[in-house]
Amino acid sequence: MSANPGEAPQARERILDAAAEAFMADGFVAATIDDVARLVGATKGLVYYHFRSKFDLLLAVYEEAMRRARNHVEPFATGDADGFTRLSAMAVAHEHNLMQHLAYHQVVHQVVRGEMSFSLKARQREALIAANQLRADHEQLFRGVLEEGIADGTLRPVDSALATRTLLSSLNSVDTWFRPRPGQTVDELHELATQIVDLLVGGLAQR
Amino acid sequence: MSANPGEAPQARERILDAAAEAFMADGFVAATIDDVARLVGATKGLVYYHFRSKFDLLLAVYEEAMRRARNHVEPFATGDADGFTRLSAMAVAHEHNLMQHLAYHQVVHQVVRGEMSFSLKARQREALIAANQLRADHEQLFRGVLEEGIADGTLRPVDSALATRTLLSSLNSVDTWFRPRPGQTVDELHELATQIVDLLVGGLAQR
DNA sequence: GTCTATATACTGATAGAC
DNA sequence: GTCTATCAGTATATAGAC
Repeated sequence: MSANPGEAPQARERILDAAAEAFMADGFVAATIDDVARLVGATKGLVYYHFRSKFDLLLAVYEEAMRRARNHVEPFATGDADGFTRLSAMAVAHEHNLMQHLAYHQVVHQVVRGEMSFSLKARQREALIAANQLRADHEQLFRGVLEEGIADGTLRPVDSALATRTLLSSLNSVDTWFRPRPGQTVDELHELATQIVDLLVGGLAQR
Repeated sequence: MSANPGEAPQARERILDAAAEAFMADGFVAATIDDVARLVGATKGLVYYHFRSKFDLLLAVYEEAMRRARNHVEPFATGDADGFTRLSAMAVAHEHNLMQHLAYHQVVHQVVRGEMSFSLKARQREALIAANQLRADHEQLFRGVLEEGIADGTLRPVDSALATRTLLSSLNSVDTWFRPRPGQTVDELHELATQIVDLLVGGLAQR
């Protein structure tokens, strides 16, 4: 997707990463454009050259986060495996991606929780609605597989709307307590994601 | 606990409720003291007469929320029932309480996620640490029963620390999507809480 | 107890130099 | 493209009237 593979990240990407970090650390409202610029190693002028407003910056982070989430999860949604197996694989992929891009997903979480509801201009409101559609599509992907699992008998006959929302919000809630440790390998993250998905899909109760 | 049962709520309580609502609606940082005062039907002066600062107001909401959570859940932690049964009852009580005092718990969530990390005075930092201890105690209450359930064989032999954190953050994450409907009865809330706990404790997988 | 100023400080956004 | 002012708006907190 990047136009310059292997080269140093361009200004826009570096600003995006800095914004995600700043918004995670202090929250979108409290974080300042000066904070973002300082993390980039530049000044406000650069940020406002690449993004029209603080809100545009938030949306760009949000969209990048959802694009990554979709790309990680989608490949596991289809195939010959049963519903339980595919749903579990999707959940692990979702969780693993969340852990690897924690700052981006913390920002998504803030947008979803609506903790930045100041007055929006028409253009911004439209963009927000479009971005929220990405999240709705993501949820629909999970719900479809969950219902296939109920149909093929590998999942319990639960309320699929409630179960999907509970599963996804539970998976996302790890951003409350998970913080990457220095030197933590990709395999270790995958193992942790697998344990969490096992708890959420397989439950706590003895069978 | 109130010094005037049956009487009209005193100023302090009304300010606390208003603050919880304002902080939920706009987030702690974006919400203004003027917003809180407007919800009370008064002006800033009243708020600052009862609370030294905006942060003190936040802490008071947080402490009240945790006090209620403990009072709701604690009675179900002990007794003759097996670990699975007691843990489920605690989880339902926790969830039910959260739904009934959604604004207060959204504020707790904001504090836990640390989205208000501006410079704190020594007195405020101490108070925050003390308040966080209330949350740690609450988690410990769950973890103890969860381990008893593993010991008596009614729960799977999972990592109790991870399972407790996953369970509680999952229970708390309903504040992302749950909004009370007008006219929704206490029984309906209890039924919804029971369904969610069944999904989280009993899992999705067919047995 | 409650309200009306007001001081003080900070931040998003813009204009213009280089 | 990037930086240096700088403006305009807003919010916390206080002082003092009633």
